[in-house]
Amino acid sequence: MTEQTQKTEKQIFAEFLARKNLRETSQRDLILDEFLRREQHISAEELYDEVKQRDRTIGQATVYRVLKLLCEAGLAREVNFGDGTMRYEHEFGHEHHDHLTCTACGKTIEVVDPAIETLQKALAEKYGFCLSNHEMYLYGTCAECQGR
Amino acid sequence: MTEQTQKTEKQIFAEFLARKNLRETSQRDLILDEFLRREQHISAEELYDEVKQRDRTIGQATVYRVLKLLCEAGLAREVNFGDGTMRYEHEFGHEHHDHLTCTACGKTIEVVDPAIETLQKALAEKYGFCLSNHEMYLYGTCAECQGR
DNA sequence: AAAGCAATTGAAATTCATTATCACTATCAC
DNA sequence: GTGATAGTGATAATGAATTTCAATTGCTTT
Repeated sequence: MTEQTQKTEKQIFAEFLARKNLRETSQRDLILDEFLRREQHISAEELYDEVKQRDRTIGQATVYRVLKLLCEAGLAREVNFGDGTMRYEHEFGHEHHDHLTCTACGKTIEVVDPAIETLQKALAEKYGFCLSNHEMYLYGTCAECQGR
Repeated sequence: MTEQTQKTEKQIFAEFLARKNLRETSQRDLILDEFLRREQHISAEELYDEVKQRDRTIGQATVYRVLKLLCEAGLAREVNFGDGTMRYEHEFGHEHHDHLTCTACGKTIEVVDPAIETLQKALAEKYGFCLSNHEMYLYGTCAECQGR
């Protein structure tokens, strides 16, 4: 199943590159592959460290460049937790979701509430806006950390 | 009324400084005063430019420092629109609110929906979290920009 | 008033994430 | 092959924010 998903994501990337008249290079393949292995939100720097272990010669500028391509291709999504570092998560095969973060331990879980989504759209329309997307970050204390 | 509000905010700041054994300086007063004049979200850099017109000798580090103090004092709030620059808005006398931004013209309006707030709290509790705060950014196209 | 002392400041240096530059290399169409 | 073009890594550059530090300011105690 993971194999299947990866294959599909790689196909999407290949098609994206072809459509844009860009080339499929070993670096791009490697970075995508490593990105797909991580299920967590990852920063460009962290991904660079991982990728470097497989190819010592890769440059971090390339990692930044490929992450931008992955976002364009609809495979990655930027997530901003406000700590000054942009993080990236899988977009393909993942429903839209928001984030619930524990301010004590840093644990983050993905959440969705269709009712909230509906209300957001209605709220925007109330002001004449046509809502295209949104970000919602919930911060609190998780069950474990409340115990302490 | 503005006078009244300003006086109160200045009092709050003075009390905050006293409580922390910090000093009320001309620079701090000036920066707070200039911050209060702006009703819009403002970046440290923009505020620095404004303040500089009234006191050429002020340093930008001081502006950053005072903005941080204002946040601690509950007078300012950080807002992150994800463009790499932190902005600040008035906190005191302003209800909690979220932001609805037009991606075409950049216009931002403040919105609140009590129903959404309630659902957010319920959503967090569903996962065992005790919600302390949240950020919600809605992006879309405003009425005027839809016309074009 | 003088002295002591901690808080404050501005300028400059520094950090950190990200982007741009540039010389060189790899790849594609012909 | 031969050019044109895309891609690369190293490095420099950027921009926001923070830290450093010597000098100054403002209180407190004499």
